[in-house]
Amino acid sequence: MSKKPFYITTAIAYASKKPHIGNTYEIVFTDAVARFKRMQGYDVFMLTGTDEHGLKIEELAKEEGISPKEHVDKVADEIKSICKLMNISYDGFIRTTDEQHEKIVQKIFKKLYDQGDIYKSSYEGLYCTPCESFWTSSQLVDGKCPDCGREVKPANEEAYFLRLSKYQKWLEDYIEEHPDFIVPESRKKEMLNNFIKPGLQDLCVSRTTFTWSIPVTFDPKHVIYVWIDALSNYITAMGYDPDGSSELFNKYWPCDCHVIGKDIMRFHSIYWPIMLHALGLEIPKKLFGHNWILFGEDKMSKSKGNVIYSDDVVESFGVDGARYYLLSEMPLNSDGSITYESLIEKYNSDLANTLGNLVNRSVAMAKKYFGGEIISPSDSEEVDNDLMAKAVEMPLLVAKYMDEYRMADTMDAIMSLARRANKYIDETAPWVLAKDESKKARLGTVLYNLLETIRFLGVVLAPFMPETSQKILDEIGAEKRDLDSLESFGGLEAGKYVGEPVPLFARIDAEKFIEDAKAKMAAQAAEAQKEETEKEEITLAPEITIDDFAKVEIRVAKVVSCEKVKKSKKLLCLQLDDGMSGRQVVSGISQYYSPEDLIGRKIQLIANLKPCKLCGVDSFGMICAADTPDGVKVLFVDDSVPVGAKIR
RNA sequence: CGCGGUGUGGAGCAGCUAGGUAGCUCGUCGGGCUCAUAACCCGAAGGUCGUUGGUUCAAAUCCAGCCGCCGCAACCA
Repeated sequence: MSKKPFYITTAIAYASKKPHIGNTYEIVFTDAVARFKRMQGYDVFMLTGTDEHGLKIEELAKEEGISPKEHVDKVADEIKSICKLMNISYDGFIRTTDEQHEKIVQKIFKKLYDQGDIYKSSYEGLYCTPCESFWTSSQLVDGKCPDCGREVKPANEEAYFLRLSKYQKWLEDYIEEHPDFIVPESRKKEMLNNFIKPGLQDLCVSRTTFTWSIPVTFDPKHVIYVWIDALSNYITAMGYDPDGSSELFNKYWPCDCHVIGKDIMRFHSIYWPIMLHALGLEIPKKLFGHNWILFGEDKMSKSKGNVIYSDDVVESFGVDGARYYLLSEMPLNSDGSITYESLIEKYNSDLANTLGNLVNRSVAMAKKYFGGEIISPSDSEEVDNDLMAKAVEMPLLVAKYMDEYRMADTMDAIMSLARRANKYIDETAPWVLAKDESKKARLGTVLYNLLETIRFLGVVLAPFMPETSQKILDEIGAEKRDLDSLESFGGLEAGKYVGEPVPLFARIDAEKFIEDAKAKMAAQAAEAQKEETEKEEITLAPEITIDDFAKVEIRVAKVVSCEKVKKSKKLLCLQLDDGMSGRQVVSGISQYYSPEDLIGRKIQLIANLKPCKLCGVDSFGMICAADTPDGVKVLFVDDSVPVGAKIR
């Protein structure tokens, strides 16, 4: 009987910068699933890798004075070393610069073009070079790129498009008919309601504005833009070829699960199935969209100084401490949050006190009372039976939760057994039995049950905390380490000897640690800010003449009243006294100002701007405000300046 | 009336699909034990399950409205 294949992937990491602990979560999660499936007897292939093309990388390399290839080699090595650090058991590591990948992507592109799913057209819009993005004028912020705030320039680019519209109905039906395809459910609804049902726009899949990507074979001034290149990794890595795929591919495709961040769900649930469908391939069975790990309430960002890197966590808590935290702390339906406080609490309480101490005290007793020998158990009592039942039940629970990708519940199921075992020690009080020579057999039985329960823990922990699992099993001298050996209680061999009791997890002094961590974070923030200011290059917009400037009419106006625009987070609606008949202006400053802050104050008004509608509200003009690192600051005018005065 | 999620003792969460004594971890307080990593075990305090109404013998659970928070979308003149 051949083993059932199971193919699972992470998203490929963009090879631009060092990943933080949140990025690491995805790969640890995937690794845990992969290891568990292997243990269950599946023939598992786990794929991860790096996404190495694009303008950003081209530019980063330029800054560093190295070639793009040198840059991505460096980052790919870094990511591989993090995988090693986190004990990731991947079977394949794809880089989108792999020759094989590039060749097949070109073939895919050609095939889609030949069958009419990709067509040539042109793209008009405003282009932001650093972001590689086109924007419509309505998307701009203060006339600048909404992502980075830099200048955009009009561009009309010849480009290739993927015909998504053609497959819209098919995709909608497919998603509706496969309720388990997109997980969690809330993401599925998001995709369906926000993107698919309103109508799919054809997707631009080529660029001519940079070169660091895969060239289009039949039109060399174009390179293939991100999605066809990146998404294809899941099939090129396995040996897909339009002209005949490898055995490996045929064995593992369709993929059992793509583990991805919620931010790229859109691409995986829309573009990817359509691409595959157009290629005549099967659709992956599941897309698992995980949430973010926030630092407390905030997103991690370098400038806030709250980035936590995996190597720092590993240094303090060990690989398995880090893995355990990531796996146990992430809720299914909302973002998780990492804080040093909870990290330490979880570590001390679950790993040091409950699990580590359990193993330690049990082994110590076996040592002390029987010279380390594992005694064959005799008659069992009521307490024993309860412990045994809980032990045998635990792997079944774990399997059930893992089927549903309920990782936190899985961890809890394991810890519950450890807690039960600690309780068992109190119930049986081995130190009392030890004082009575006639209870020697009973004492041996109790210790056997305890060590056997620990074997259950050790075996099941293997996919989640591989090092700890091995340490535990070595320490109790367990031979049987497979899941099958947990079908019934009693797999531990009597007559063998346990090892020396060594603490598995050293407790961490919370107060001291947090003090250090805070200092470290402050330093990090300071450094990031310093870098930021150093980097800040002021690039001027193209020169204009005084006549050009004269076209802009800036006048002083007074805010008469002001209220929030309903259903918008960002907009305030201002009624202004402009020295004329008064006017209404809508401004995107709601996050920075409340209406009371503005009423009665004088501001600068761009008075001759073309009117427009924002969120359905008419706006006649714009008020002047400055962009600062702390947000937007309105430029108020001294009260002595009369309303209507012209500014120049 | 854009779409969706969520609101449960001090903190973090489960329970809601298939209504019927409100559960887990951490924290607090009291007790016990001494094999062990100032650990472990037991007990207690603490919740009108966001709010209002409805269905029902019975609602955290089903239905409707409202409020708060979050995500996606829209939006940033």
